[in-house]
Amino acid sequence: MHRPRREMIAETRAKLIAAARHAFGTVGYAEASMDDFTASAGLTRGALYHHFGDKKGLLQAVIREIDAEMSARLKVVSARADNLWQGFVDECTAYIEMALEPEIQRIVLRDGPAVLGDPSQWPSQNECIHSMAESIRRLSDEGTIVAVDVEAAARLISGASLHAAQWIANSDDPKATSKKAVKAFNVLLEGLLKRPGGPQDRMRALSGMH
Amino acid sequence: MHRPRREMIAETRAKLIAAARHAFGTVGYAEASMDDFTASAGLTRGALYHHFGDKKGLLQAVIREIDAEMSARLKVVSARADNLWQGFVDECTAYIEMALEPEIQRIVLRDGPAVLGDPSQWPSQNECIHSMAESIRRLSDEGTIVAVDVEAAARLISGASLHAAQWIANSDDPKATSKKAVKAFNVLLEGLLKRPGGPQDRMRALSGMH
DNA sequence: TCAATTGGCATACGGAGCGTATGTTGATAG
DNA sequence: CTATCAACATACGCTCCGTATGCCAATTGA
Repeated sequence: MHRPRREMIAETRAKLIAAARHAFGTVGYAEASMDDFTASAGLTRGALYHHFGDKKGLLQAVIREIDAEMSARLKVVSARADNLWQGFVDECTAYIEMALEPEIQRIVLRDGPAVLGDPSQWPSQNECIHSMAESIRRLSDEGTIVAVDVEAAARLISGASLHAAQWIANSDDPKATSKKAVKAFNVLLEGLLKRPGGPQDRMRALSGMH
Repeated sequence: MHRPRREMIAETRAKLIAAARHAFGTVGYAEASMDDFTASAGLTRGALYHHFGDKKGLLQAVIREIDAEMSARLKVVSARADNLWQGFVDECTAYIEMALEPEIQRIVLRDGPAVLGDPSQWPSQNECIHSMAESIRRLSDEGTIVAVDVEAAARLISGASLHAAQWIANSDDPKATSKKAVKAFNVLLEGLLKRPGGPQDRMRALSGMH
């Protein structure tokens, strides 16, 4: 026994993050008692404050971990597709499906923003957005889609995806709701595709917005 | 003096809602002390518990009030446009602009979902969505846009709008960010418009999503 | 090898906030 | 006119959080 010090410390941090992640994901951030979930990890609040400063710091660490997993999953999905557009579509699909998971929905999509502020300011969340933005950039370079600010497009699409996912997850008939959402999402995404017949100098949809 | 009883009661409720709305909108729900903001209204927590049950109940009432205002504003905006499409565009614009207001952003978009759960389940929020869905339905009847589930489209668009608004509000250069967001939003909305040349039997964007 | 020191974590204490139980007052009904 | 009940205020106990303090083990330097 008597493993190296560094390992014990890392294990303590990992246990705290795991316990907090479980508590936050089930009962929610506000209802999660620090005394309770530190005890469930065989520790006390002393360890928590030492490593993470406070409850919000621990939430940050939890979200960082989840977001890293999400980002990795997105990268895998988009990389294994045959072509860029299909990879992008798969990425969107994966994004929606991840947002359906209760743990992600509660911690990242609901409690996170309330406690840590707007997600667009998180370094972690930006990683996910960046992954989608990169896909869009490649599509743009390839000439498949129209010229558009990649970050803006990525944020709009992720916003639509996340709301769609929450709607689906909480609907009475998730299966049917999913079908409707995907179909409508489909229609919107078509706006990105270049028109086959020529330049799109048609009526600009939101020309009225200053 | 000695105004009717009902009026006094209604005034008490209104004062509590107003005080809570201010507190929630500035320091946030979690940091708002019930003792503090009830006192600022010249009352105590006794009145709060009597009228609203608990802190969450009061938040519900606050959100209901804000949402009613939002819904009314949307109705006005869409009604005064020359045509349906322009009215819809104006409605989207108004939606984004409302989401830029700090009070709405904090109470309705961040704290609300964390405390009360997914907004798609709120009777109030559904009012706003319903307003947008109604506009889309009329556009669909009119033949301006493609056939699409109106609620799904409304939710996707509102999701994109809200995220865009949060991104804009928290960006370093809101003016520039707004331009980029609106332009991308524009592109996506074009997916809704019927193609002038014929039926849209082209590649379906998300055919890969089950 | 043996202090000395430092970091990792637990314990103890004080304060704040929330929910409930109870009290008080004033208006309305009969 | 009185009895009742609604509309609030007060009081109490509990839980939870943050900080200050204490202890122990592991590392460091000679």
